[in-house]
Amino acid sequence: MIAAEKEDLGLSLSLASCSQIHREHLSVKLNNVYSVPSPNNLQKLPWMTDAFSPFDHRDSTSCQVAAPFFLRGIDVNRPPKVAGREDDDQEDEDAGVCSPNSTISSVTGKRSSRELDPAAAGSYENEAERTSSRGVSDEEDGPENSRKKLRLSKDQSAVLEESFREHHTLNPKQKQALAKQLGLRPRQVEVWFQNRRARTKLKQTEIDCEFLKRCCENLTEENRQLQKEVQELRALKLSPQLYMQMAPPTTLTMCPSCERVTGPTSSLGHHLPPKPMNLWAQSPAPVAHGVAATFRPRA
DNA sequence: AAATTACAGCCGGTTACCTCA
DNA sequence: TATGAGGTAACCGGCTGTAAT
Repeated sequence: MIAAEKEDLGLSLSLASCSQIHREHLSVKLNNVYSVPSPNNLQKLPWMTDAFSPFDHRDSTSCQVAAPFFLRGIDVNRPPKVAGREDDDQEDEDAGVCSPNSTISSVTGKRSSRELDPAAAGSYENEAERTSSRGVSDEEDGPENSRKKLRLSKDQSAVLEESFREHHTLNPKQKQALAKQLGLRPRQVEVWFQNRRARTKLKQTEIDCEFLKRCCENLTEENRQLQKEVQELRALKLSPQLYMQMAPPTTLTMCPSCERVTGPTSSLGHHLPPKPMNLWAQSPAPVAHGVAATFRPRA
């Protein structure tokens, strides 16, 4: 789905001026292989257990996947019982072991208008769920109907996480099946997936920021080195004797990653400009697919 | 074929509740 | 015990894609 693709791309910017190493990182990332430059310093949150794999988007879009283990015994292709809605409602209520909440959809707003249409939503939601604590006074509502916070059980979270690993989005049938299995309302499953995607994206943003920060630091260091080289070259130019003793013009190569005319490779993974003293003594590095440039000092 | 409308799903931002140090 | 911070379920409004008209 488009959303998932957007998420994949995220902040994976095209760092044209970055070194080859950086590009490889980005390339790896874009291939959805989770190879984070430095995730170690990132806080590990509960939901990040083993299930956290931001790049592990195994077809979050198609939903045409085999039913995962947790859906075994549940035919996700079977349409939900509509005739037995009342029963299902009761069933859901009863099954909601850790759902004392009966948190309810809002009466107002688009969401509610959607869910009020059982045909459209194919929803199990019962009448109580259509009553919102929002916009309803406490007098007529009572404190027990205020927005209660459901805490999902470990098992429920585990199943949801497993499902999320399989696909980051659910089709309606999968949502229904999962909800029924967990004793939750489809809306709750939907909300959980939305929040889960948001958390994943947030975490990915943090990782990307960290990566870009390091990239920036590397570039700063490289820039510093280059400035130093420029100064050295300028100083050399000011001493004519040394300048005239230099070897004849040679061919320099273009660094394929930074697209600069360069000499030997630096420790940073880049090609540093050749040292002044051996500028013409070194034979040029073979040109792979870069652009060769002839550099002839002015007399 | 193009424009309009309704609907469903998702996202970003926010709120409200819960847990824990 | 009180409290503040962090985590997260739930909500809202907006946007987008799709199907029907």
